[in-house]
Amino acid sequence: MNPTIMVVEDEPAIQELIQINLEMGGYRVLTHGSGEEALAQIHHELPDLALLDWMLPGISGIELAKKLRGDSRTKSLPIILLTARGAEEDKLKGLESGADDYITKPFSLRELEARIKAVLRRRAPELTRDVIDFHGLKLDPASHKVTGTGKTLNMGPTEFRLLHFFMTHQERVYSRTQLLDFVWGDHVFIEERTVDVHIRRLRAALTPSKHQDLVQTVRGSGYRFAKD
Amino acid sequence: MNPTIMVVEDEPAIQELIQINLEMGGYRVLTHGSGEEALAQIHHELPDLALLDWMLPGISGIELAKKLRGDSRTKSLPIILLTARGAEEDKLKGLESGADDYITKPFSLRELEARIKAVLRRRAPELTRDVIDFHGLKLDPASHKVTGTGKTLNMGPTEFRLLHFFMTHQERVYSRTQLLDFVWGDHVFIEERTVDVHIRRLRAALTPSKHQDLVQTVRGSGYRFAKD
DNA sequence: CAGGCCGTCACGAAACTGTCATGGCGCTGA
DNA sequence: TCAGCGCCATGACAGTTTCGTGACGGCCTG
Repeated sequence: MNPTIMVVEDEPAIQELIQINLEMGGYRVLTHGSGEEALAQIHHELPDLALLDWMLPGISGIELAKKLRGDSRTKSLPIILLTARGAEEDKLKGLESGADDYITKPFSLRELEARIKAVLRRRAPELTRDVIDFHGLKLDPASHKVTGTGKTLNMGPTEFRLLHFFMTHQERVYSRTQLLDFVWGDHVFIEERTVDVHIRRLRAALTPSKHQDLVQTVRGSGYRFAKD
Repeated sequence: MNPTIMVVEDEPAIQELIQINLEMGGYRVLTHGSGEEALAQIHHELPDLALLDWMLPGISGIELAKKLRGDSRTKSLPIILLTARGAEEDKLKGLESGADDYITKPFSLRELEARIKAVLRRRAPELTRDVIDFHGLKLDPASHKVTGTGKTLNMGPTEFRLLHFFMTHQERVYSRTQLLDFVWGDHVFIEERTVDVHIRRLRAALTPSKHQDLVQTVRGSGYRFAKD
């Protein structure tokens, strides 16, 4: 259950180079030679990050990026663009694109991996598939289980997502509106106070292992997941 | 309590892209498709920073920036311009119009966030989310926590805002009226003496870690946050 | 149809806020 | 030096806001 990265690159040598390297880094890699192919694939399965070459036959990387940004299903998909240095750089100017980051060729594989890691951490830290452990409270995204000091803790799906979000975004206050956006999804029409109820249910679920105090109320601001 | 950023951009895809990303970064975002719309909004509520597209239907970003600089109410509003052009003369025009910074498209979201942070730090230090440390007294705006020499210090929302203001404006005397303006907000109808009470509550909150003397009375003038 | 989950509501508890009265303290001028 | 004055600290208090909690009906699934 490692993060899936979609690589769109027409030159086979570079494609393979990137693929092998990312797979060694523990990522799952889907490679495509053209934008059309990539779009078809995305309908089938949504990757966690897209790595697009700027120069592609058919749909260019920029166009592909804009297409992805336009679709509500892929609008928050992290995108990294591979661009060539020099003349192409000027062409890029004046074009609007929603890439999260750019990498100019030639690039080192170490740089590539560092940027991927950074973008993933910034855009979707909850995608990390590792077990999260915080003061004895463990959450396993893969098996969808939560344990506290050995005990299995039961909770509903919403509470699980809420806890998952909190554990990947610790030590920071989130307003009820933000929590609705991030945990329930964008623009859902739900009462803000409903968050309170799920906070209570989450606390109740954490009580058997005495972890309920990790979910803290910040009066006038929202909630926070932190130790003391 | 998070910084509010007004985004004026006519292309929906970019608008949404920026909005989503800034919201994930913890900002509150108000989006507008035209300068006229934005001006109307500003009469209603003053944002903490304006992000203006250069090319807009109707009033252009530059004109809007000049207008904002002209009005005393918005004179000190930090402005960042989004421009698609790379020519030097446009950079000059942009800076002449009073913008604090400009970003040329295409830009990475990382760059956008970095610039916003930089501008805020320069123009409105109390809005940045960096941890502030002053002689062992630490205030973390992101987690909304205050600790003194390790100890967690509890205080009400108003005291937190007051301390936040003091820590970002050290070594300077502020009158009660000024404090009301900056901490409580413009146009509040509150007794000046009320400030005294909150000063006392703040001192009480800082006492467990012996930091209460940082809040000093300047007889006849107001209060000051400083070391001895 | 039962059970689990979800969103909403209403009520009470708790925290916070602004104001006031009182008393202490420092400054000033005789 | 000391009285008087003005400014500030303090404690109390009531009104308001915010939050926690229990309950309930609806929905979906098995």
